[in-house]
Amino acid sequence: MTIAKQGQQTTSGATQDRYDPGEIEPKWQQRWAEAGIYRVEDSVPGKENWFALTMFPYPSGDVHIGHWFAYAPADAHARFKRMQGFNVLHPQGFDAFGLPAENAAIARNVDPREWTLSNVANMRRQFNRMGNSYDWSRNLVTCTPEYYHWNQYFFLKFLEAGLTYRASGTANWCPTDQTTIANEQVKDGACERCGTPVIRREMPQWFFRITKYADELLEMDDIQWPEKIKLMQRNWIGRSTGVTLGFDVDEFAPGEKIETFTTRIDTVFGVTFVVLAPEHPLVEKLTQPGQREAVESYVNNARSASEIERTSTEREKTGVPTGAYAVNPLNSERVPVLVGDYVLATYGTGAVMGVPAHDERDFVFAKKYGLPIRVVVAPPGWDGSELDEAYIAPGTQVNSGEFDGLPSAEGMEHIADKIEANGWGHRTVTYHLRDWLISRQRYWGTPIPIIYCDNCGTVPVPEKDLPVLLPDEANFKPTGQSPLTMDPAFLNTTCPTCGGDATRETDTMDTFVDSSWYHLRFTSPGESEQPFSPERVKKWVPVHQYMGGAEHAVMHLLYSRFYNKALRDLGFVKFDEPYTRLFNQGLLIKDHKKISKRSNPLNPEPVIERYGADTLRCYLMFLGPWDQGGDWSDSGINGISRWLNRVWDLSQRDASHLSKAQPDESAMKALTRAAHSTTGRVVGELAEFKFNTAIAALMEYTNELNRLWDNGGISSAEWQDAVERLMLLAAPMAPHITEELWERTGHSSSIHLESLPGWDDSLAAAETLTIVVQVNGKVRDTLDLPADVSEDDAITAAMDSEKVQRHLEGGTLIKKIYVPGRLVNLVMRPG
RNA sequence: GCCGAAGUGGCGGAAUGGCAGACGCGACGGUCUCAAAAACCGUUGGGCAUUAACGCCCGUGUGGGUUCGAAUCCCACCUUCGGCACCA
Repeated sequence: MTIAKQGQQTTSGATQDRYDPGEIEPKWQQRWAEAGIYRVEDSVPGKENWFALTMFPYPSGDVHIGHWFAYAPADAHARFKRMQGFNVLHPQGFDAFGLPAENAAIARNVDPREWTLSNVANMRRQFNRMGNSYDWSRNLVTCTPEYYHWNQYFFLKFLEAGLTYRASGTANWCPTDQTTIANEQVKDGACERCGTPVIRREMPQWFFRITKYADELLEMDDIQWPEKIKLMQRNWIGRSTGVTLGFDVDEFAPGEKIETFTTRIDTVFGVTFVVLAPEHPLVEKLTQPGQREAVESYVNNARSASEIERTSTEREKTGVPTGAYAVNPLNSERVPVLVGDYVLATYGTGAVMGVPAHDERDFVFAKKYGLPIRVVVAPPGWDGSELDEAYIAPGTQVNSGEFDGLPSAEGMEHIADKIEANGWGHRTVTYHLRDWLISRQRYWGTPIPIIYCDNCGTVPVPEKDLPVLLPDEANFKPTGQSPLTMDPAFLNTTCPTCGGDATRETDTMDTFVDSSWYHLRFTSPGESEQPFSPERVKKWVPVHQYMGGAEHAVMHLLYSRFYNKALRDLGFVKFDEPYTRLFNQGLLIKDHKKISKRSNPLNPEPVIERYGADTLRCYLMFLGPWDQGGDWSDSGINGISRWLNRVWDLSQRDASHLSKAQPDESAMKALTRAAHSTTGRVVGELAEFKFNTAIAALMEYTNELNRLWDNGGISSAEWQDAVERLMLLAAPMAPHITEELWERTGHSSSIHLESLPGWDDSLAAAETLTIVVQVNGKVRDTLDLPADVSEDDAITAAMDSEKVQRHLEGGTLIKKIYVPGRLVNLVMRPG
């Protein structure tokens, strides 16, 4: 359906052309682009800078409704800040490296670069159709050498500083994507991208030493982020304090110790066994000849199990004895050493002291293998009987030698002191966070700038040779090896140190490397001698307002904070955090269900076709609070469409006759009140991202203006002011229609370069207040009283009310409560 | 299992200690029309009661509590969603 083009009768009797977004929206998009009204200077006298950043998209092909939901409200907020008088930088770019391009290349035999760049061009067009106020002159696309050059540069700077390193170990391998992935990219034991269960694989990989900043990353007092995200990051970093304690195994492996980590050193006298992770380096040495076969088969089994199986809490706790024994230094007891796959090689020391009485897992394990269970922290009122389950809570030390009788919290400290005094171990802090694995065995990413030489070893590519270009052509059929290995022209090179034959590193970088610093690049587009200009960065960063989804809580948002701290320590930036404020929008659904191309589609194209971009923008903002997501219904959008049509009609009425009529004082006051109170409400709500209630306030205002027009008695000047406010306040949400109306009502410059109207609270205040009168908390009457009514007068008026008196009969009045401007509550005792 | 958020009309939601349901959708009735759509006007939480009017009772997941007064604060539980999860 197209919108009718015929003239429309308005209540004022004037005929005007109909609101036709299909005509005005492309017109203004073009005019804005030509005039460059959103191009931003680094500084404008008298204006404060405001960096409004949205998480940049992956160029997947088309701008879908999820993009609209993320970017249109973000743009409205940026526009709001601009109209508040800030010099606003609102850029957009493309996170253009990554697997989909490569997979499309494999599936459809297209070039990943062409595929990506054509998607970029297409999405840029579609973003313009949204009417966003992007400064495209600062656009960046991460798959270009101008950008990834600096990924390589930072990689080398980090390497010099010891923040980049290569290590061999068990990595998470996604069998579908044919690459290793970082811990943060494993969700429920499966690849975050494709959902395939990950397996473990031993291979040398490059890491960024994010764990160096674990403690600093826990400090988040100075950033205004949702508590939820801070909590997720805290949990992910997972700091826990405890004690590393060595168990002597001299008898079986001379000179070796089993280092165990525990947060419950108060239970150390209850150790009845020690368990090693299957991957633990001492397993081989400690395994006794009679046990060799059983242990080897157990370890091989554990290795081949998937990460999901390995880490399932449902999994039965199994283990095999190594035949060796370890000595607990606290009581010199000899306890068996077992291998069990419920112990993770990657956490703590990869070995645990088994205290079945006070750890659920150890308890189950001990029961299964008939190992002794000794209570050393007595539950309150414990009678010495056997436990039915592990006792985890604090208690009193028993069977703990000199520590008997102490509360376990104290025991913990005293035992730790003794261990440290005797050199048996030391207090330790461990983290769940592990270093960021950045190597990817894929083609479409930033080449890692490293050369391997038989003579000189691992040699960084000299800075002057950067960027190491990603070759145009590659055979990227996934083979489990990096595609670049198949490209001899890329692979074979000469050593920059000795000039001899050498080969290049063929892995590429995780794409989260690209997004860790892109906000800095937006300040310095086109910079070719350095990644960004420190002077320009200083003007814009830390980002004032970052907006995006919560799914990046422990990926991008954590990596980016790490990058900032690393860059600060290398002298590139002066601040501690990249993003001062963060707002997370929720998830858009439709008819209570997840939107899905197949089963529950919601394509923006027909919606724009039928209603226009402004209506779509406003509807998405009207659905509900942005941070709680929204539930789309096809019929609901009609309400917004009707409202914008009313705004269209209202704003263009010929008000010239108004001045001829006799103005009515109360009508004029009502008009002023509506104008000023709406301005205050809308400005307050937009500041807090409450677009839904801001639009509701504007709808109420529109309805009120219609009533006041019909009732008459208002002056032409007052009306013009009231209508101008409507246009200005709606402009951030509905940029096209307001721009068109602004021009039609005689303005020659863009509404988007105007300031928001001011307001006066005293003009916004009502002259009379509606006071609720309650008897025993139940509403019995409402009274219209002067705004400055005294407490005594309000109570007297309340008591005089006939409706109230009816409820006062037959009881004793014991209390009178007055809440100024709100209510009177008369408290009665019956009888 | 642990941590977090949320439960309000037929629907999206508003109200964060003071008139529950703003604003909008939908529905119903009306105006206009040959008719329909659009547009506009009116009604719309449930129940009781009435010719009509004045009214009354119930109601924000469940149960308790604090308070003159609770959707809002506290305790317990239920449900849904999100995150983490053999973390020693």
